[in-house]
Amino acid sequence: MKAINDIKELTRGEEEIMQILWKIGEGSINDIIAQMAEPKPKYTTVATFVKILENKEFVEHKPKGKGFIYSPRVERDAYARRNLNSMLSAYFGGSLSQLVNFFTEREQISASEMEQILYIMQRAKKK
Amino acid sequence: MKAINDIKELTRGEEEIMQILWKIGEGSINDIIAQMAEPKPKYTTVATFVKILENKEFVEHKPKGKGFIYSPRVERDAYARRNLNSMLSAYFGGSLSQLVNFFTEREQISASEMEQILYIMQRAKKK
DNA sequence: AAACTACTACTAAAAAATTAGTAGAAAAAG
DNA sequence: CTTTTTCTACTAATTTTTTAGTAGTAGTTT
Repeated sequence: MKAINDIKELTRGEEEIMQILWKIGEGSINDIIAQMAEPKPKYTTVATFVKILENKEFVEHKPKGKGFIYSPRVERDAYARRNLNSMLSAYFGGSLSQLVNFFTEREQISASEMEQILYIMQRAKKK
Repeated sequence: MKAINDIKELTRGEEEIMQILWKIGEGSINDIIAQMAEPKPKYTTVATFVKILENKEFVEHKPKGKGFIYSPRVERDAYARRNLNSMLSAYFGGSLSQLVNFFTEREQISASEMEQILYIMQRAKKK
């Protein structure tokens, strides 16, 4: 198993591919391209990114028909946590309450969203 | 005033400089270098980044003694919000409660932090 | 004031990230 | 069974990002 600190950083282009794989679960190069906005990149461009992601151990492949089918090896959550933790420390001194405060002060939060969060917090508190 | 959507993206190197300026408020090129870890980059390297940041309208300068003193033109919060919003939509379908849930499930949250968040939420709810 | 130092502007080189071409193999079509 | 299409591996070109050199200027030191 991969420790969270072993998870490498991704460039913007690499991350775009990963987001698609996380979304669709698995797919061929063409499946990935199908998810991308116009103007679509060339097949080989996407294939190169996928190869890089395999080297970084974010993606693996298995044979399917003539070619391969690719899938994530790193969970989206693990990568999200890595990024959130670095944002949390860069912008909020590592404090989740400051982050929440930031949102409640600056963004509109719906009443139901608010209830949700309160519910989650209360449930977590009981543990 | 700068609309939030006008805020450009920063590269990793540019952001490193901005984080320092946000931290120290304002400073000379040497003040910035003083904040950086070993191995320190060359003076001209940092000066180049600051120049790029001025072009991107993230930084401004005023004369001070022989040279200049640089300071942020974009608030850290504005940039943080921009990034958080994109993470929120990429990883949590835009839902703050899902983000909070993510943290309460996966990370250790201290009791006092928890109280803090509850307090913030309750206060926000009253509005 | 001549030599030295500290700073910025401009330029350029190096490295990293992105995009894509070509060759070859294997499957599909005719 | 030849032609066409589809796919991957390998290579290469382009663009962006990062790093830094050089020249010029203005202050500092002796």
